[in-house]
Amino acid sequence: MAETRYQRRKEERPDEIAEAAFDVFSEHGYAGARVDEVARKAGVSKGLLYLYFKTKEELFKAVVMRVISPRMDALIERLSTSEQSAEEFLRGPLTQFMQQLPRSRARVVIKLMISDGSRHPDLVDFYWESVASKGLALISSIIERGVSSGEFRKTAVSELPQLVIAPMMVATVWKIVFADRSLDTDRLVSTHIDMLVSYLKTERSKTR
Amino acid sequence: MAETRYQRRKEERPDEIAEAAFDVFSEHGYAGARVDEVARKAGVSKGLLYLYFKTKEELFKAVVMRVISPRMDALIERLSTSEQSAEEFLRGPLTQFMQQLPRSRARVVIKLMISDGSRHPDLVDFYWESVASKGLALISSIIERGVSSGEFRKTAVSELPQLVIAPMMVATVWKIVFADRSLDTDRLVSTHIDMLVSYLKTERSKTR
Amino acid sequence: MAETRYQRRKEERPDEIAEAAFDVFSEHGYAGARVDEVARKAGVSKGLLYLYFKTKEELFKAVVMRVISPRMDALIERLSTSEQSAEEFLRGPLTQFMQQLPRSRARVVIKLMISDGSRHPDLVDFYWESVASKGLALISSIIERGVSSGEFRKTAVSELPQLVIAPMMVATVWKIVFADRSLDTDRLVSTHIDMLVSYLKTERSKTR
Amino acid sequence: MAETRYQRRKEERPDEIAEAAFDVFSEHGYAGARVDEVARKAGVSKGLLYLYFKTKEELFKAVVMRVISPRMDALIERLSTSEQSAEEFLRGPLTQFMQQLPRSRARVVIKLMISDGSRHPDLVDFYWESVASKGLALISSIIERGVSSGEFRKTAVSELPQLVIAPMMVATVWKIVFADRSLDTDRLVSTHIDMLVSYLKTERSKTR
DNA sequence: AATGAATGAGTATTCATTCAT
DNA sequence: CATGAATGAATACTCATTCAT
Repeated sequence: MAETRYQRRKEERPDEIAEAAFDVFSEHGYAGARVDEVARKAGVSKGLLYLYFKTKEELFKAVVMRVISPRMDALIERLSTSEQSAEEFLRGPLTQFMQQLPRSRARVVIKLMISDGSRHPDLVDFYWESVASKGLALISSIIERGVSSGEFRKTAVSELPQLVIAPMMVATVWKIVFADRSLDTDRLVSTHIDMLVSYLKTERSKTR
Repeated sequence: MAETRYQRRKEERPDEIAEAAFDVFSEHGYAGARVDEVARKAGVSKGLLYLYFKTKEELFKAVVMRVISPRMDALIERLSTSEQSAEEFLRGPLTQFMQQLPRSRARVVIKLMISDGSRHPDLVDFYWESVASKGLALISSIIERGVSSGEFRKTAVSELPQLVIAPMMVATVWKIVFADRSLDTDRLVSTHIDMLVSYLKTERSKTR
Repeated sequence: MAETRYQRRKEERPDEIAEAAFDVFSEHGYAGARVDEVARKAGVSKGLLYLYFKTKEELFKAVVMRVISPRMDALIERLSTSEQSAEEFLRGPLTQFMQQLPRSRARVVIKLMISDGSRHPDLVDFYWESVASKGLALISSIIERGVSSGEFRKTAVSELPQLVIAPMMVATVWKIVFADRSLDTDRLVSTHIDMLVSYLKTERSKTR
Repeated sequence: MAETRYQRRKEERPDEIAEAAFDVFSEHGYAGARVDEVARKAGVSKGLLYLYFKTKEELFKAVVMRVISPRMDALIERLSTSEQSAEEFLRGPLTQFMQQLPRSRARVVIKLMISDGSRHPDLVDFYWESVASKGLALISSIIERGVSSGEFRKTAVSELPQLVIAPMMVATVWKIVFADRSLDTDRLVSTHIDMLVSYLKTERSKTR
């Protein structure tokens, strides 16, 4: 039919292929993914795939970066310009972000970092620089802001932003491993934040 | 002559092979691991490996189960029979357990569950039944015990034991992905437990 | 505007493509050459290339014949109509021809005959008929002419014109294989002709 | 049957494979040869071939070197220790060597050097060092010996040993390209040597 | 029990050729 | 005419698994 071959623009091809690759890598990891399956899912021939991505490796990197890139800068931009109090920030935008992440495509990136990061160190570096370090720094700065303004007391949390995102991590891993076993991840996150804020605002320190 | 060693090895062979396989699967995941490398690392021929493990799949399962099996039952046994108060339990044995896990072999099991669980659902089931569900149930029961005894107030944490182990998860994933980037995982865990206990003991609830 | 160039090119396109193909086949041989590279070097699209040459095979043949065709007929024409003595012919035009051949495009044809002739027997036939047999016949006839006129004595050389062109062959192969290792191919040819003439003119036969 | 799989020793496998590869490379050149065909001709699976030769490239090199290596050293040894006069050497052992080469396996090496040398420069270097330079040096030294002993006069041939082997080259190329067209290559060689000796012994120099 | 040579189905990648535009 | 996106058969290479010894 006239609907086939040339109907889709070449500009869209890389996206379509990357999209299919995202699914396949997501399901099988790097080593387990087959380029054939990517091509089939994208509805293109293997030859065309290789026209846009020179190797499976390059395809993998493109796929991961495609998910990472736009996401974090936008988010950090949005979050850091907020005028809210630290508590409002934690309870509002950060909670929302952490609640949606386990359901988002970013979940797949986390899975791929865990499963294939060791053999793609440059991807890990990229992830660290553009996502992890920035995100953690943002959280630290929010906590610090709360401390400066007298909203929060001084705790080890300032230096351990990983503590803030912990429930998101559990929720994400849970979704990856136990997808079918139910867990109210939203409540997990909000309860954690509740606990955290409570901890940060408590008068008498109980840190050992 | 070498008979003693030879005799001894005969019985230890499966262990040695599984040990080597553990390393290899740990490094490359299921799909990326090569049976050749396992045999080489174990110092046996491929033929012998296949005498003990009929397929790569079976080897994989054996390896994972070998790490899972003894670990959890013993732990749960030990923990559940303790006579401590809930807080003592959380601050003592549980903290220690969570602190050492990211450094232990169990870290590898977590990595493999994340990376290859989806294609080995029976392994996930096994992991769920023998480790995850039991561990989470234990934590819930400890919290509940604290609530019953008046040590803790009633919170959502009772139903969200994942909240308790969250820092362990973050620490584990961190070690897997960012091995070389430093993080004081012990402090992460202890601070979290501190926060948790503080939350559980607070008079005025702030749960939404 | 660019019309003139465009118009001109239209007629020259096959030539330009064949020219590019000559370079590529020359460098990589038939099997190793890529049509893509030919098109790129010719500055045309692959589609256009296939408009003029239906297959890679056909392109190859066209390229080889293009070099063969005009060359030999002209040469033989020129040589055979000469009024020179046999010795003058050997020392003059033939020496010049043999000296320049290893540097000329014909060298490439020889290379291609050697490397790919076996899979293009019709090309070999064509080469034989239009170049090799004619050239050798010409040389034989010159020698014969010298014998008839009493200039030369009767030797096996008359029936072995390959003996006359031997230094050209060595020089050509040398250039192909040992391009960077120096060899005075001109002197090689002239010394050989000197030796040949001396042999043909000697009174007392020393042939065994 | 019992005659299959394990009947041939593993020590013979590389030889058998290289033998088959020799035929295939000989016929198709490097780029045109298919590893599958080599394996099929050798009567082994592709997997086994790759057990002995890591890449097609390595197989190619092994094949070429296998033909080159033993041949030349032995020959040069034999030739250089001879007690013959220079003329006897040229008319005897050298003539025989040059006569048999176009029929021997060395012919294939020459073909491969011409067709694929440019993309395997290390092979060319190896060929140069272990065959070409040694062989030419040997010939030069024989001529020189004749000159020193007063057997030959001083000519340019001393510095152009390529002149001596020229008929062998023509014969070899002829066999490669025009296999089916008859040429008395033995007579070609002997006539050339006759001419050469005659030239070297002539009183009055006719060199330009 | 133990070996490792051998297999062959599978996988990434290439490249001559086509064809919608 | 002209393009170059698209195809798919071919090709180098890998790896889980087998089996003669």
